[in-house]
Amino acid sequence: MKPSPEFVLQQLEPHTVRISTRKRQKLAISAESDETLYLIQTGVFLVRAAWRDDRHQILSLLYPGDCIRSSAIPPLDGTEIAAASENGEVWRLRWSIARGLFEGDPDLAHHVSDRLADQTARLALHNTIIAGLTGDERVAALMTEIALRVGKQTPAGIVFDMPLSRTDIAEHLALNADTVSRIVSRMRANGLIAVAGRNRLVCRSIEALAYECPIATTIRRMHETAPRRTLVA
Amino acid sequence: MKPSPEFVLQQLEPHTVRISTRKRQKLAISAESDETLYLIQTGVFLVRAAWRDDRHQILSLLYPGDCIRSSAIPPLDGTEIAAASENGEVWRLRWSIARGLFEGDPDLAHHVSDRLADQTARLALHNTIIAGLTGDERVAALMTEIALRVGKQTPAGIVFDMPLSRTDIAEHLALNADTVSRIVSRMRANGLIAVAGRNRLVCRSIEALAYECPIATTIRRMHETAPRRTLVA
DNA sequence: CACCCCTTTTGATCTCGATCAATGGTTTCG
DNA sequence: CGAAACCATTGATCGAGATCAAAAGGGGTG
Repeated sequence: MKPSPEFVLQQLEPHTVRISTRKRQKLAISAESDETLYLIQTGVFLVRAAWRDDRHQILSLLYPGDCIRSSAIPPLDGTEIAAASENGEVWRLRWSIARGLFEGDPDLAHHVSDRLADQTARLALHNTIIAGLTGDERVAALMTEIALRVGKQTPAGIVFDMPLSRTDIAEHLALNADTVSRIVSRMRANGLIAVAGRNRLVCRSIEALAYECPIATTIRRMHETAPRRTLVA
Repeated sequence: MKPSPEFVLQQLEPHTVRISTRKRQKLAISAESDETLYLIQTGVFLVRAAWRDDRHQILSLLYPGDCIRSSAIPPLDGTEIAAASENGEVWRLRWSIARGLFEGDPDLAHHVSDRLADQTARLALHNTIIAGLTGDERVAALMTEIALRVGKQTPAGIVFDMPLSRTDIAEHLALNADTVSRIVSRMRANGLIAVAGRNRLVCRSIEALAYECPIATTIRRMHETAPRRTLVA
């Protein structure tokens, strides 16, 4: 009988530093000599890079349950992990310590390894999205992902707080903020999403949203069944 | 005293199936129930996905020394690993077996884990390339990478066999094959690269090539020092 | 050698999204 | 409260690269 994933990672807790984050707070990405492992507990986080003058780029989104190891982030200028949600919680520990713990606990090692493989697959999927889809399809893909990850099912549809600004969305999808604004307006006009308050959106039908994006099937497969937390509440 | 990476992976050899590949030969990506780990020994390989009608896309390039685990590839339609070089060699083993071996050999586990993290970082870097660079810059980035990976230093510069066709390059860089052809012609005209036979190119100055690409520093850092093999010859 | 198939090259035109610009809304903070 | 930032929206214009089309290699095979 295998222990549940929640239980597996709970064992790391005594070795970690708990970090409560506020929106836009940054987490350090340490140098190779002292690699870091972050375990996302609550909230959405962004991996961001700057790559000339004042242009930024959001390489990936992190959700509760994700693990991120600093050597999985390329050594670009100005890379950082930043909180996108109002309140978040992350656990931090040194990779060298995690490695040691893995040796005594294969289940733990395998769980973290699987989470890191998920990250890799998501990055590859994101490549597909920005390389092969139109602007409208990209935004539909992102909305689907976020609705599945942070949304709550209600009678009116899936309600979720959008953790990304227009600029963030643009930086993640290789679009322009102006273009994103236009696309989102169009999605509202078409009834795909509706506004339900400050930064809060409703998606009446996830199927209708998925219909706008050619690879929605894959997105749903990867984000509907992922582990959502690393520690039981 | 740590064993060398080559020695570490050599221990896997008795548990693997050796595969000799010819150009365009495909490797199976098994379902989740029987996940596969491939160890690239010789040659360049492509991870390819098809995502509508007859459009393909090359998600990543694999070089000798790389490890690839099938769950790190997203469940898109028509994903496959294909040989890009004339002659290649890969070792295959079931992930469940690899997991078991990791438990008895932490160095092995750490080495594979590090290689997988490299893959992740490279995917993130590739996101940056296709999301933020112009067509010319993307091709310069790819040429730099391949020259560093498969090239040989000669008095005339770095000589390398280009494992990718124009179409492959286009599918990897989110460009059009026509556009790639134009860009490569321009690079030839500018003396950045020269033709030295069938599919063979010479890069006189890697510095000149790097100058064309804003993130060449990062590319060089990631591809110059990577392990090149998993087994001593 | 001639034929076929596939890749590459090059030209002409078109389009999606970037860029520039102006306006209004919202949060923050003295 | 009012000023300063920041964010979102919308219009007008522009351009990098896609698309379409046609020609030119370049090998393999009979």
